[in-house]
Amino acid sequence: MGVEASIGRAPRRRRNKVRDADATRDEILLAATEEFAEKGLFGARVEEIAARTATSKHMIYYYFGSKDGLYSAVLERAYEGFRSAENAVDYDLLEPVEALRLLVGNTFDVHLANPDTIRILMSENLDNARHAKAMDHSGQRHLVLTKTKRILDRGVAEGLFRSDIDALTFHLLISAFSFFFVGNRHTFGTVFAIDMTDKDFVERQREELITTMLCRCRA
Amino acid sequence: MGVEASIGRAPRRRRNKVRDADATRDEILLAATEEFAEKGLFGARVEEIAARTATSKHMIYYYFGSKDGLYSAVLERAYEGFRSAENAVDYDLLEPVEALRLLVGNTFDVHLANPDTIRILMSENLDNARHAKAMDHSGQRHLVLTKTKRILDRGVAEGLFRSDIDALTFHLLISAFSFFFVGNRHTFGTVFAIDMTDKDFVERQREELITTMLCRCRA
DNA sequence: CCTAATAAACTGACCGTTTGGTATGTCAAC
DNA sequence: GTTGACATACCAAACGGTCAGTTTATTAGG
Repeated sequence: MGVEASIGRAPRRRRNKVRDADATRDEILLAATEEFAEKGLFGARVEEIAARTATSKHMIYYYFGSKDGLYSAVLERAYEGFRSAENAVDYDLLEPVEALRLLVGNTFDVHLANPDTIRILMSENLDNARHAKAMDHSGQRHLVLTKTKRILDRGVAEGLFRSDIDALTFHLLISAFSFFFVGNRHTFGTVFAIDMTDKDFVERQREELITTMLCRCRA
Repeated sequence: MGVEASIGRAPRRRRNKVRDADATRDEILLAATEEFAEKGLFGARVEEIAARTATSKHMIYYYFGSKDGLYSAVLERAYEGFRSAENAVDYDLLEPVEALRLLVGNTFDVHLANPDTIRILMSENLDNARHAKAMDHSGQRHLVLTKTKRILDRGVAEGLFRSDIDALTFHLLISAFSFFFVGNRHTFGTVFAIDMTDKDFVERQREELITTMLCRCRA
């Protein structure tokens, strides 16, 4: 029992070891993320999720109501993590070409670093984005497009970029490549007999994406 | 019972209405393709597949042994259809730039026209390409890369293209975009509040992909 | 400071249904 | 009459979900 007597309301972040609702919730959410990422919504078993935790299956229903409820929570968290990673960088201080390089590279890196999220999004697409449709995406939508647009606009203003590509199209292109590179590594790697996780190969394709997007944007 | 007495072995394509093994197999395969495309390997129910046919669940096990066996057959057929559609065009008679345009556009079109195959491949990736790994892809691998390489080489020889992009990289870029455009239409469309199936939008993005790849390749 | 009441956190056994898969037997074609 | 094509009825296991009850933390009253 350490020093934890905080004055006022909401004594957040108690760490009582046992009977810690937040910790239990988090533990379930983490285990569920792994399981859903591995097997998708339909392949995942709530019994297996429970087995990955120190608690029991009943706690899942206690906190999340249903398998779908748990999945929604996992999906929301996955989106959130992706969001913040994508938006963590500030490009305003860089010259347009450098900013573009960084934007593309960072987008690729975030995808590469979050294969679990990619797999959950694949599962979500197989399910026609049933859960994602119930979420609010207006914040993310606005932020990433604004950041992209600002770079493109600055490039155009300085006579460095062509003006015939908009932020959404740009974002679609780099997201598509990055997503596919991680999400389809197994089938693509199998068909073309290559190791899509090979460090050198990844680095080359990362550079390739940057090169391609620069070619596309440059005046 | 029409004229069907063929001489020699393999009297292919008999249409006996009842007790037609080939027709039953095909019917099951078709129903299974739909079901697997809709719900993925894990979401699909063999009972539901049987219900989509005029025959019974038992016939699935009679012909395909197991759910996995059926899925493998569906996957193989999906790959085959994709393959032949991708390789149907002959680019040798066109000038390099036109050939490239057609190659990219055709790749995009084939993806757009086969959302079922895309979804099955997504499911297959979620399952780490477990079934695809057991198949032989050497034919497809060689053909598509050869076709691409021939166009690129001709462009370089004529001084139209840069020489710093290889066929695999090129193929990866256009496959990624095309695949993502169809496979992730639900989540991407939801997040950015757009209809990814809108005819005009599709056409614009198709053109964009062609433009981008031309920018990348042009000298 | 102690105690009893209350609410929240938690447990493990249990339930009805669904699911992939099978056993048994019939029927048509050669 | 043998063989391949096909039905029907069925099963054991797995599955999402629930029930009835226990333990712990918090707090109000003494």
